[in-house]
Amino acid sequence: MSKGQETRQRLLDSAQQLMYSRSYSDVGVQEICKDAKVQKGSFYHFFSSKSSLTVEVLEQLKMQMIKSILLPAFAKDLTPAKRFERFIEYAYHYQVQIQEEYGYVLGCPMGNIALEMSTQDEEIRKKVEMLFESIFHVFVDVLDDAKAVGEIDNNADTSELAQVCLAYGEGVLLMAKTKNDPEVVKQLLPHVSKLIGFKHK
Amino acid sequence: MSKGQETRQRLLDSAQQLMYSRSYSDVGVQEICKDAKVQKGSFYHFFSSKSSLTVEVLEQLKMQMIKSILLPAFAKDLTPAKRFERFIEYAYHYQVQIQEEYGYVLGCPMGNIALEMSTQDEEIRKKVEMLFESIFHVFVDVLDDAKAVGEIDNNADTSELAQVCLAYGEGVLLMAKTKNDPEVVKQLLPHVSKLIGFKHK
DNA sequence: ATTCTAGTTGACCGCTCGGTAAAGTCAACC
DNA sequence: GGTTGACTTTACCGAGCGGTCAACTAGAAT
Repeated sequence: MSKGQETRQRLLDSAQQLMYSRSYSDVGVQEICKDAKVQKGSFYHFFSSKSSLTVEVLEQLKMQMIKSILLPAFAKDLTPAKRFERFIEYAYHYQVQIQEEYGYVLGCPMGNIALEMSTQDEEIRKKVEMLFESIFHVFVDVLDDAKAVGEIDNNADTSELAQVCLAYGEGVLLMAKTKNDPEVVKQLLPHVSKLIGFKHK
Repeated sequence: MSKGQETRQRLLDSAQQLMYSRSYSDVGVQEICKDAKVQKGSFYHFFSSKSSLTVEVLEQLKMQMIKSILLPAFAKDLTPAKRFERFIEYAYHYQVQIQEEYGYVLGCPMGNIALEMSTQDEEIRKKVEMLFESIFHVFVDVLDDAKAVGEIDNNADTSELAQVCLAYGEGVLLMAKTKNDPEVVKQLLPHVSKLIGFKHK
């Protein structure tokens, strides 16, 4: 990676970390630059605005999330139902680890930005909508698998169920953040199986 | 209401409306004052800080929400299951009306502030947690009714189910706001009956 | 009539915000 | 060895931030 690309990456990483642990508005360009050890002028050499930096942060966030949680959790070495159980464990442990590191449960980095910025920055809203779309597809895949092996009703609308799962997951993370308690994830997320309608044998 | 209390109320109303339609950080004390036609000095005569004003806004929000949506929707003139259906309709129409008025689906005013402020202002986080607690009790009541009339399993943990309902509702509103589409509410919220486990006769 | 006080006014504080501009540095390529 | 262009540095902009302050007004209580 060239020197410029390294600088750029440091800005993305600092922004991601700071915005996740606080909020978009509470973190300024100045602070991002200080954290990344980059001068403000350089910031605007790489990014046209705070908003466009954020769009790239969101893209990076999605890739990390898919690579480090979604794909491992939903790997096809287990039955779909078991994959969901694994996903719940991953989500729980991630929030536990975050709380240990920051002192706060931080919830979903995409959901956080979505609620804060959807009405204020159309580009950011669109981007988050697309991220959810990507995650949605991952869910559809597993649910289609579940249908194929007969774990769920053959007439189930997997596309709608995927949306339902996503919404429920976001809701649980919102509650966990509000209560600052990762146990909420462990306690509530398993109810997702009722939404999906797994046939318990 | 005395003159002072009227001024105070105007500040609360302006703050509530502006913060709901944008965000906590994006709305300044100055703008709230301008909207309420109050000088800044008066603001700090009534409220010790922007943060404490917000705590009072949240309290007001809770009362309005309970009085204008929760109590009417869950009134005991219908069976618990039907009450939930009515609640879904109310939630949907509220978001439709908001979108017509502001051009954006704004989601849940409490959830919005929860995600933005939970890690930044402990008093606000605590307050939101208490608001959710109040709403939680409303849900527990209906669910207990449902249990009493045999609409749900007699061994159901109504306390846990209430939390689940709340989380799901918040999640659905988050998705609706992100997609800026109130139809999300109409489409996804009915799935809550699967979480509750209504016995369809 | 005077005192008290709740409420109002508007100027002011230090600070940070997102963003700009211009000069300077350095390595690669001709 | 000179030129180019990517990258960096630093000073700067107007505006707005949350919050303070002292002077003022008006109405009620004494």
